[in-house]
Amino acid sequence: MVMTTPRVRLNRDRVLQAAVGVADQIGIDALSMRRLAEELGVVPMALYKHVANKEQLLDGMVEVIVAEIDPPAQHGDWKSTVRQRVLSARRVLLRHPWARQVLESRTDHTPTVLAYLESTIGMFLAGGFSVDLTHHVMHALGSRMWGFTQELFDQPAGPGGAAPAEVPPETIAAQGRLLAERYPNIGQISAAAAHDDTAVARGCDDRFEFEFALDLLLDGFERLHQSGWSSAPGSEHPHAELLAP
Amino acid sequence: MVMTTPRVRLNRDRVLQAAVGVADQIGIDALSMRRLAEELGVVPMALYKHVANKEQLLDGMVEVIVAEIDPPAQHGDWKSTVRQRVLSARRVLLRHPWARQVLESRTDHTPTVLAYLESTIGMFLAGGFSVDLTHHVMHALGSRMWGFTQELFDQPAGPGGAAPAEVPPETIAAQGRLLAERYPNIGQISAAAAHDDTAVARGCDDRFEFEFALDLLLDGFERLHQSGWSSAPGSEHPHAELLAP
DNA sequence: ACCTGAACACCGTTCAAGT
DNA sequence: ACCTGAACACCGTTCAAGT
Repeated sequence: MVMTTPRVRLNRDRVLQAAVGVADQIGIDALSMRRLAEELGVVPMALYKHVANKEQLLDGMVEVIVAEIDPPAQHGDWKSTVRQRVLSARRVLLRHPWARQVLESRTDHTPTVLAYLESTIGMFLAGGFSVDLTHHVMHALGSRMWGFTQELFDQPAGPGGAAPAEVPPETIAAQGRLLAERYPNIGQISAAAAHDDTAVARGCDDRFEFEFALDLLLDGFERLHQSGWSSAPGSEHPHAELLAP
Repeated sequence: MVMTTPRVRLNRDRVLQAAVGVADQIGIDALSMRRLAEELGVVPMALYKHVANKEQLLDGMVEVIVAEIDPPAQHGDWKSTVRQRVLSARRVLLRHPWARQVLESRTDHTPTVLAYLESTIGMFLAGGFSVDLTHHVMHALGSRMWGFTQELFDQPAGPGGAAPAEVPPETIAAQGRLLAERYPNIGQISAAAAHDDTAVARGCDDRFEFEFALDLLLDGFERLHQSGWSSAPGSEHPHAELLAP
C-alpha cells in the first residue's frame, strides 16, 4: 500500500505565501479557500488549522506584503525618509495589484500594520514635528502612506486587480473621441495626458501623478511645521495662516 | 381564486432604491440578489429583468447616491465651489457608509460618474486653471473628491460598512493603554486626538481631519496656479519652485 | 497534531416554462 | 412583457471522524 505523504508539511507561512501567489495570478476575487487548498494539494478544511477563517487569511496576506516594504533609511531628513518609504510601499503595491483593495478592506489592525504606522509616525516626530501636527499629517497622508491613490481615469483593471483585458488601441481611441464629445472637460484632460494620439488613457496615475500629490502634501506639511502650526480648537479654517499673503 | 398582483410594478428605479435602503440597513456584504428580492416580495430572478447582473446593480446604486450630491454653487470662486461640493459629497457618503467601498470597486465609468467628474473639472477650468494643472490637480484630489479618505485610527466599522458593534468605553480605554505600551508613537497620537480620557479612539477623521487635508491640497493648488505652474517633462520634482525660499 | 469527507446554509446566474 | 421554479456550479464553514 503506497502512502503519499505531502511533500512539505503545511504551515501558516506556506499558506500565506501561496495565497499571495494565487492572488497575484488570478486576482483577489477568484481567490477562495477551496481554490487555495487545491493549489496546495490539500482539502479545503486543512487550511483551517493554520488560519482561523478567510478574514484572517487576508490579514495574513497583508502582513506578507507589508514585510516587503523597505526598512526606513537610516540617515536623511524626515522628508526624504518619508518620501522613500512611501515610494517603496508603492513599488510593492504595484507588484501585488490586489493589495490595495485588501488593505482598504482591513479593519483589524494587525501588529505588522501597527508597526508600520508606528515607524512612520516616528519619522515626523524625529523631524521635530509636534504630536499635534503629526497626528493631522498622518490623516492627510491617509492611504497614500501605503503608496496608492484612487485611480480616476485609468483603464479598468480586471475584477479584483487581475490583469486588465487586452483592448485594441483603435477601440480606445474611438471610445476617447465619443467621451470627449459628451464630456468636453474630461476630453481636454485626457488629451493633455496623452503623449501621442493612441495612448488616450495612458500616462495617468504613473510615478508623476503620484509624486505630484505626495510632494504637494509633503511641502504643505513642511510649511505648517516651519510656521509653528498648531490646531486651534473651534477654528473653522485651522491653517488660515496659509491663506495670508 | 385569489390573484395577489404585486402592490407596485417592479422597475429599475424601485430596485435601485430598495438596494440602497437594504445596504444602509444591513451593510453591503449582506446585500445579495436573493436578499434584495425578498425585500421586494419577489423571486430572485425577477430582478434580472431590471438589472443585467449584480455588477450593474452596484453601478446603479452609485448613480443613486451621486445624484444626492448637491449641485454646484452658482456663484463664488473655484476654491469655495470645489470645497462646498466635496463637503456635500462627504455628507452623502456619511449617510451611506457602504458607498465608499462600492465607489472604489467600480471600474465602469457610468454616465452619472462621468458627469460628476466633468463638472468638477469645469470648476478648475472656470477658475482659470490650465488644462495641464487641472489634470494633475484632479489626480491629487483623488478619492477625496468623493468626500472620503482612508481611515487609519477609527474604530472598526462592521463588515461592509454596517453599523459598528457596541464596545464598552472601559474596554476601549484598556485596549488603548495596551496599544500605547507597545507602540508609543501611536499612543501619543491617540492621546492628542482624545479630548477626554475615555474617548481614545474618537475624534478622528471627523470634519476637522477631512478639512485639514482638503484645505492643505486646495491651498497647494492655489499656490501652483498663481505661480503659473506647468508640468516640465523630465523634471523629477515637478514643482521644485515650492521648495525655493 | 494534523488532515479528511460529508454536510449545511448560503451565493450569482442559466434555462425553460408560465401568465 | 414580466415573473416563476428548478437547477447548476460555486462559496465559507460546521462537525465528527480518521491517522
